Amino acid sequence: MIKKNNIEEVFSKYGLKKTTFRKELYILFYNSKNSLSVKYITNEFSSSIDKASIYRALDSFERSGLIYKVPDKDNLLRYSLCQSECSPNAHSHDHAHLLCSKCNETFCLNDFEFPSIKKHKGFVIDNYQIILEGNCISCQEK
Amino acid sequence: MIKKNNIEEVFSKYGLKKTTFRKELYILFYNSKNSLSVKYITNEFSSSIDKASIYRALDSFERSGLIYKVPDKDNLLRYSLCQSECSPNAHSHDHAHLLCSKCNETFCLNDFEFPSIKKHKGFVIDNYQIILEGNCISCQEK
DNA sequence: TATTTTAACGCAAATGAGTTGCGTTTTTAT
DNA sequence: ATAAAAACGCAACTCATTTGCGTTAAAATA
Repeated sequence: MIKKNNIEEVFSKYGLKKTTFRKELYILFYNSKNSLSVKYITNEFSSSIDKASIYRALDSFERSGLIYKVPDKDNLLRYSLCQSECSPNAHSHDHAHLLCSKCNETFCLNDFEFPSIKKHKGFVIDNYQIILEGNCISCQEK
Repeated sequence: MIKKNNIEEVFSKYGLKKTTFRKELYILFYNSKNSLSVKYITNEFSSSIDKASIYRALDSFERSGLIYKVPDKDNLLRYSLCQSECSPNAHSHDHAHLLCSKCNETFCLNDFEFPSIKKHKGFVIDNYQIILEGNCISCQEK
């Protein structure tokens, strides 16, 4: 579990305002191995927080470089905590996401190895997101 | 350019109804190297086709295994033509997409090589979608 | 070929995620 | 302690996508 002074440190580093809700939101990301959808976040705060505040906090986290958008196929906003090396304009995430086609959950695969390519046929590549579609462990059992 | 009898053949194979509009929609996918957003498709048919029909056709193409959803970050529906080896429940797409962060366009990189892994830490992987974020050739010039 | 069945189409209305405006409250700067 | 700046809650709004339904076109059957 992350310590309170660590959160304050992170927020200072990223220039974020230290409100009760935003610190709790950060902890939610910190403690989660997966990417979080807005629906999940809303449930966690069980309507004690207005959705506008959630969207605004996520937007602010993203703009500061603390979290990043994860592409998905059900057209819903979904974010993951950035690695420590990320800055607002330069993200480097060398992990893949597994998208389970049964439960629609996303899982971070931090140890998934992938060749690091920065150029391809004239394209300049800043970072990549690898989405593995398949089935997670618990959905295989069904 | 695809021949008319080829389209009919494809539609028969996938069990699709051969309406004028749906055949034209297929040609649009066939002639495009990139994935297509609903906005692009709507523009191509310049309001001669109702949006409900476009959404329903795309849904039907997808369910039949003719096209597949491309994950994106702006939460808009986007599809690509499947390769011939795909079936409704088993997609195999060995190419990556480049998502240009300036123009938001998606490009298929058919010749992008990457390791083919079918299992990872208990996850069963059906297919990959690799999204390379960066800048396309024309946006680099700006 | 004519007729029946089935699914696509067009239109309008509904849904729902995400956004915005604004007055109030909390945090940060002075 | 006070002023300035930003977050919050609420309600209203936007806009992509979906749905209901009567009409039309395609496929199946006689």
